[in-house]
Amino acid sequence: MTTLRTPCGAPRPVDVGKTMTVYGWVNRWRDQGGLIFLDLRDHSGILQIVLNPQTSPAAHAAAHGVRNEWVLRVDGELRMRDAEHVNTNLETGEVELHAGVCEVLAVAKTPPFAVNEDAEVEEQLRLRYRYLDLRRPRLQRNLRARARFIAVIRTAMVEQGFIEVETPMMIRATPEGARDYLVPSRVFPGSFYALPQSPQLYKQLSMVAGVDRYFQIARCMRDEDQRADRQPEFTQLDLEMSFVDEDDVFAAVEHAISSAWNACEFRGSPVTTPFPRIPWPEAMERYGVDKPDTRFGMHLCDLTDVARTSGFRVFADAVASGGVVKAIRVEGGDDLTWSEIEGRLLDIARAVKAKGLAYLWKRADGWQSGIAKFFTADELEAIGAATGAQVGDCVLMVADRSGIAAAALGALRNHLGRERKLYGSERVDMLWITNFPMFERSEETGEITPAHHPFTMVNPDDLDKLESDPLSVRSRAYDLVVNGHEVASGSIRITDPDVQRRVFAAIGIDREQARRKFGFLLEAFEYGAPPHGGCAPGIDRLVMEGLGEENIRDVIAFPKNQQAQEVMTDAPAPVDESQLRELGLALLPRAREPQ
RNA sequence: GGCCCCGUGGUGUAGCCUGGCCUAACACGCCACCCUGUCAAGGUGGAGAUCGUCGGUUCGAAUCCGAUCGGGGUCGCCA
Repeated sequence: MTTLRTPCGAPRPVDVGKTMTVYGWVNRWRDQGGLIFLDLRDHSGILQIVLNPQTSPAAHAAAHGVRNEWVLRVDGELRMRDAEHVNTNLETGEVELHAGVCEVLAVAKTPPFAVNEDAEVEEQLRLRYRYLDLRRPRLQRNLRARARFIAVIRTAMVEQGFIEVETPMMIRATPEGARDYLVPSRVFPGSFYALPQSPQLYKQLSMVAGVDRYFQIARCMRDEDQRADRQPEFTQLDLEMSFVDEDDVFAAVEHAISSAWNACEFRGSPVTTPFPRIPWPEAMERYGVDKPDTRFGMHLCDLTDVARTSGFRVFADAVASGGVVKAIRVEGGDDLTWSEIEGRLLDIARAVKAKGLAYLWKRADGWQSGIAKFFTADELEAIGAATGAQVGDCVLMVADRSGIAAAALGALRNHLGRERKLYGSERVDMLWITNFPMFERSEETGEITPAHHPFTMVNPDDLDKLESDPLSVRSRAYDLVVNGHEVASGSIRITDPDVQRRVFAAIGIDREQARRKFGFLLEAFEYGAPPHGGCAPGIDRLVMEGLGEENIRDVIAFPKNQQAQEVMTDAPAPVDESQLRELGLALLPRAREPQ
């Protein structure tokens, strides 16, 4: 069958006169009573088939009654179209296949939505009939782009001396991090495997094993709530390297990603290396977030000094209680209305716990807004100078704890940048964020937790502060950011068992707990561990960014919905009582109730 | 768990704010017939939605109110 097959998108004028066989789906049909025209589609493109009742009555008869999405085999002779009948919208538009034989291989019901175009359809329906959605042009493109992206990455990794190592999918549950998906053991009732949140520990152990350069296109599973860029299972280019520092990891990742990005002609390509690096403190200072979108300016400014002594109580009090006042200047923000600011923009600020949002318009006749009267002329002057505001601009200000003020303005900045179209859709900014802090304090519990993970190497200059002032300790962790989205994170790892124990101690894991949870790793490090580090770029997010897709589900063949259900097969689903019994499991009464 | 948005023939929308003219409109699709150069084919005719569900207000509800279900976005969460 395949040896004689010609892809629908292949025929060209040079093939005219050839006899060929094409297979595909009916994209459109035009039955003129006499002549019938069929547009036949496969993965490669679309070819017009002509059925003539005079010259091929049997084929014509077979094609009569054919409908969209029917599957056909057509034998025929390729002919040139007359000049006036050329269709410039088709790659094959200069030729057409005159059918000698037309065989219906499969009929199709009228699909629940149009397969031959990319019209918007409710996502629930698309997911339920995913095989039809995938047949449509956009997801076909995405599927193929993703495959190519991965193929080029794999080649680039191998060329750089990495070897692909497969790590287990059923592993020991780790207490830290995201919620695990669990797999019950039949042999050991009451014991469970976990699906990997990442192959982190195995790839580090592979370094101890002398692999030197490990990589894997690895599936990772995390049982957390979904987002537009998060799926319960996702794919990472997981990599780890021995005897390296940050520069080596960056170079390897940059080569792999830029090669694949450019080969796929993703937006903004060709991207060039090296990617810029921004230290974490600078990102927070200038952008308010640890994943800055650098495609536009609107940097955060600090007004704390002006606010401290101002007559505006909200500001002065905030500073007096240890807070800060930060601002962004919205160029041409004169068109922002009071109700927009108090509505949508305030909602954005409040979403990250900011208490309020202050604003001043700079107009030709001076500063305007309800709060302008609380400031002296000098103070307004100072605000203008600090923000660089010009006539026609608007200044948005948040007074709060440092982290909240930065987060609120960072969120507003992202929102305004997108809404006011401050960058072109083809622009791509890839950059590294470096110098992350080693720890952060949990908002809820007040406990100190690792900012990245507990195997991240401490910046050697800060080693002596590990016990005395852990929150000031910097790590050797880094993130890769594309257009304001985190697409990778990694670090140089701890390989000194003593440092590892001190880090565990800082986050409240004592020797005994460490031995119990990560004893195998600590033990491994006692047998000659090479210094190593790595990174794990998210394939789904990179492809998403490259294609300009706004949802991760559109770059995954069979994704899950926000409730982590796969609606086509209806997973998850209850299992037989006998299966549970075999695993030594019983459901709590609450779980038995109909959902 | 919080907040926001959406739910009207097969698909996508309009109508909803300001209840009655809605016996629910439009486009695409679907069905039948006509048509020998169409390609977003064209022409003629036709079928198809009690407006997510339940309850309330009203003489009267797609429209107002409440609850609930489903979907999406987001905060929390994601070492």
